[in-house]
This record gives sequence, C-alpha cells and structure tokens, in this order.
Amino acid sequence: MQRVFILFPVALGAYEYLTDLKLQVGQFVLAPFGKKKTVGIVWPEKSDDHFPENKLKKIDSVLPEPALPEQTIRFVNWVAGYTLAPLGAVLKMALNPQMGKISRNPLIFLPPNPGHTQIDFSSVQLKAVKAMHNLSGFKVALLDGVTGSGKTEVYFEEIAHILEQKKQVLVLLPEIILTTAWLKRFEKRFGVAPALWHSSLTPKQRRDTWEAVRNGSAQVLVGARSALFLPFLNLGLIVVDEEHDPSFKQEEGVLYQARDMAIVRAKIADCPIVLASATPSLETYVHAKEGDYLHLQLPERYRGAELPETRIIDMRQKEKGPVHFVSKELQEALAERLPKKEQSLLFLNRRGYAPLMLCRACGHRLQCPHCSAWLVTHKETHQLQCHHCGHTMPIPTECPQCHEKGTLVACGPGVERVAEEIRTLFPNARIAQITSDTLTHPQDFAQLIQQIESGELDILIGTQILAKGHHFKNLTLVGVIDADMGLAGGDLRAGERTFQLLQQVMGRAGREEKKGMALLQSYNPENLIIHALSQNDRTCFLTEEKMTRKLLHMPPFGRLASIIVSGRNQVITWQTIQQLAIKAPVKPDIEILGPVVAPIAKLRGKFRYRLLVKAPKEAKIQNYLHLWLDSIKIPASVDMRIDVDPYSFF
DNA sequence: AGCACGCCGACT
DNA sequence: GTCGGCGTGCTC
Repeated sequence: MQRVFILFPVALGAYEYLTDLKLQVGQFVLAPFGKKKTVGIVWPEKSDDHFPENKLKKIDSVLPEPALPEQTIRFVNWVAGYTLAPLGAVLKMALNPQMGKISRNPLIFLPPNPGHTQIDFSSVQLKAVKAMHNLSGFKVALLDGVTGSGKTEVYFEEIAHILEQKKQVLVLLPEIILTTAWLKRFEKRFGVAPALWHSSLTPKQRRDTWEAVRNGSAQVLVGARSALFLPFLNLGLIVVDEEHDPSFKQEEGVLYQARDMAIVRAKIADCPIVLASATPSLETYVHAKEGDYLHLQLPERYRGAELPETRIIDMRQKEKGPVHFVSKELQEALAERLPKKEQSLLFLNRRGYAPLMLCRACGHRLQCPHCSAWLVTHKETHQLQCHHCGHTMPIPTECPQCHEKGTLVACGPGVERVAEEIRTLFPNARIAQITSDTLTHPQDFAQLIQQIESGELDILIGTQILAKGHHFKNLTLVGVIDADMGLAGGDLRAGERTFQLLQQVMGRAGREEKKGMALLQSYNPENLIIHALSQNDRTCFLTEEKMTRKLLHMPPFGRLASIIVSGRNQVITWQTIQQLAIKAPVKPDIEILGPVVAPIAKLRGKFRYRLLVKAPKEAKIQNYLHLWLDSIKIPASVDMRIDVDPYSFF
C-alpha cells in the first residue's frame, strides 16, 4: 500500500489516497469522494504534510483513459498558483464534462496542408515571415500591423512552418472573431477547416475534440480562451490574435488573463508564441519596446489600401432645434454614399433604445431591483432590461414613483434609437441593426455578412459585434456616434480600451481601393485619446499612457490584485471587508487601497465592496495574499473573490 | 407535527 | 461540484 495524491475537478486541492495499484502521474482513476465515486487524476506530490493514515480511503480503479500530459499538469499547477484559484477548479478547465466516457468517434480531420496555397507576400510581410521561421524554443513575438496589413496570412505561414515539423498549433481568438470569415481564410490557406473549441460545442463535440487534441490528430486547434487548457501533446506554436482584446480576461470562476497564461503555456512547451494586434495592449507594447519580445511590424495596408481619412465632429456647438444623435456632417457623409452604393457603418456600443428612462414629473429614474444600474429601454421588445443581470419588465405606462401617466421619457441613444433616426432621415436606405440582441445564432451572423457582402444593405448600425475581424470592400464610411462613451468611469484601462475599440472600428472603412472616411462625434475633442485617434497617432497615445502608468506605478510598471467581497446582507458584507482590511499585513512596499463600495455597488441582489492591493512589479503578490488571507475565515454567506491582475474594476 | 427550502460545511 | 445536516417557517 502506498499513498498518492488525487485531484478532482472540483474547487478543492489534491486529496490523499491509499492504493496497491501501480499508478503514473496524470492517470485517470475512480475513487470514493464524499458519498460518490468520482473520476480524478493522479497528481504529483506537492507537500510533505500528510493526512492521518486511518482516515485514508482506497482508490477504486484505474480508467482506460490515456494519462493527462505532463505539460498540462505543470500548467494547471502554475495557473492555480498564480491566480490563487483552487487547484481542482483549474483542473476542471483542463478536463471535459464527460471525462471517463470513451470518445466513440474521435475527430478525423484531414490534416491541414501547409503547402495548399502559395501567397504573394510584400517584402515587409516576407521579412516578418522569415523572422518567425527563425524562432526556436520559447520566445514571444509581437506581430504588430495596422488593420488590413495581412497579419493573419503572415502568421498562417508560421503555422505552416510548424505543421511541417509535425507539431501542434493553438490559435486563440476572441470568441467574437471565431466566425465563418476567419475559418474561410484558414480553409483557403490550408485546404481544410481546423479543429474548433468554443462555448457552443455540444458535449459530444467537446469530448471528441478533446480526444483529438490529446492524441495529436488535431494539428491546428482554434479556440476561445479556454482552449488554452486542452491536453496538447507536442505543442509547437501558440498564436494569440487580437491580443489586446479584453475578452481574453476570464471574469468568472477562475479569473485569468488568457493572453498572459498563453505565454506561460508556450514557456512550458518551450515553443514560440505570436501575439498579433493592430492596437497592442500597453503591457505587450512595453515588453516589445524594451526588447523582451521580438517586435515585427507591418506598417502598411496590404496592396496599398490607405487608412481612412479621420475627422472629429465637435458636438458641443450643435445647432438649436430638434436634437439629432447623428450630426449634420455625418448625415451629409451618409447621403453622399447612398447613390454611389457605398456602405456606411454607424458605431455605438450600447444596445437597446435608450440607456435611461426617467419621469418628467418627479425625476424618478428606473432602476434594476437587483443591481445598482439603470434599466435600458428596448422599444422593439417593449421592455426595460438590466444589462447586468438580465432582469426584464414591460415598459410601464405610469411612473412607479408618482403614478403620473405618460411622463416617462427615454434619455440618450442606443443602437435602436440611432436606427430610428436614420430611418426618418433616409427612408429609402436599406438599414440593418447589428447587436447581440438580433444576432443570437452563428448562422444569423453568417447570413448578415452575406447580405453585407452582396450589397443588400446601405447603412449598418451596430455595437462592437461589428468592430472586429470583418472586411467589407464596399464600406467607405464609419461614423462613431459617441466617441467619449468609454472614457468615463475612472477605470485604469478605460482610455486604452476606447482607443483600441475605436481604432478597430475606424479600420473597417476603406479596406480596398476606395478611400475610407471615419467621423468621430465627440463632446470632448481636446481629449488626448480622441485627438490621437483623429490623427491616427498610436504612438502619441501609447507614449502618454505609458508615462501615466509609470508615474502612478500602475501595470505594467506595478502590480494589482483586487479583492471583491459580496453578499446579500449589506451590514455583514461591509463588516467582513473591514475586518479583512484591518488584518492586512503591513509591508513597506505594499499598499492597501480601500475598502470602498465597488463601482457596481449591487449586482444580482448582492452588495459589493472592494479592496485593491498595489505592489511593485517585482513583488510576489501571491505570497503576500496567502500570508494575509489563508488563515482568515469569512462568513459563508459572504463571497470573496481574489483577482490577480484585474482588468475590470466593477 | 411534517416538510420544503435555503444555508453551510465537508469531501482524503 | 454534490451531498447531508440542520434551522426556519409555512401549511395541513
């Protein structure tokens, strides 16, 4: 009889068992756990503290499943250590729900053919391709090219190069980019579709794809952030496309930044990783500038297409009279394009008709009963909706406060309202509203793209769902309805996100021979970010942002962790976080900020308070958090989440 | 009294 | 995650 550690895919650490079976680390076993027999993984021994022998149970049996690869085990350990998530919660991401069931029909892909197509590259592109081919072992490369510079085709060449070495490739994309458009490009280059990993796979597809990655038959796997935890056997390359995209940060369950973890995964595999972006994150940009990353630049648009001409429309001095959300200048630009059959895109990152409804008589604002957020008017579904928790109610006919009838008015624009205005201004134009409300299924999206490409639409009005990854050759005008929108709120990365998002949206205009135009409506035209956007001056923005962060010792020049405490009982929740703050160990280089009411003070019926830990770049912030929090018991009715490297501050 | 429900701790 | 124990409060 010997002792072994078993890790189960539940939010706990590894547990000790007795066995007389000959077990290898990574093997799947069945063991009694609580009241049930559960599938777990033989885990490497991590400590010398042992559980009392008389309480140990015996492992039931070994499953016929091949062992979890050693690199995956190291990765799970690393991620759990970094994020302070329970080891088993991280393991859960590396397994799949049907663990233990045999994959009956493992995926058979014809293998992607690296020589399927030859592409005519410009000399700049060729230089980047060659530089990537020369990478060996672990190295981070930033593939930094303006929208339309052919980044995808360039990293496809590196994928081809790795495929020739018979190694596996992982491509991470924001979920929203994982569309038929991207897949078509892949298929055109390699002759077949890649293996896919995303949230809408069926359990069977999940099981089969997982198995195909583990046995090596999936040579290229394209997926959203959770694909990082798949059991690759001989990973030869990771590509993170749109590396700046905020959706790489997982904000539920185990909190991790997939781009950063991808770098760790590449290090474990001792393989190169390519981060691609037209608007690199400040973190990545600083690493590239300091020479930590290989910086590959593609400064031109492919085939000489030009970047759009950009102008700011100052909304402060707008004419009196009927208020329009679409300014005269933008209306004129739209009108010019209609007879030429050129398409326009109006961008507003706000779903629904209006972000706020209030009573003209008493001033009452309609708020979500579960969250500290205004209810958004959705005229098309005749509903008020909370965009935080999904709560809906019919639009009331009288004010719930003063009971006056017909006094409720919608304030501010959403996509629906801009569309309404455009329909009045251009009754003959063919208009489409494009938001996640209207596009729930991938096939709807594919159909819409088809309609745009075949010229069945004149004006597209949409949220960020349209901002990314698409290439419409007839689209020559982008109008940003509210360029200042993302800047409010005092979030560390608000400026960065706004810059990236608007730069992406503006890049949709004029991707081929026709010159594009971008108009930015702003009430704050002197703002540095708005100015940098209008001048197409990324360096101006990045330099300024870098200076500010450096001055304030904020990431990437310092480190943050946030602690959010939430609970239904406001008093208990507040007392809990106060007690936490009092017990924080005093260290000369570590600052504790707060506790404060979290920016969203109440969410889904739970009150929320926040502490922020600020440490120097070199500090081992995890050690500090362990020292502080490991011995502290908090009431079970109160939830605490630790977010190392937080991105959102809600 | 009987039971449904929600909270809470244990799981090696 | 999933289960069982237990307290609260509602109903028959």
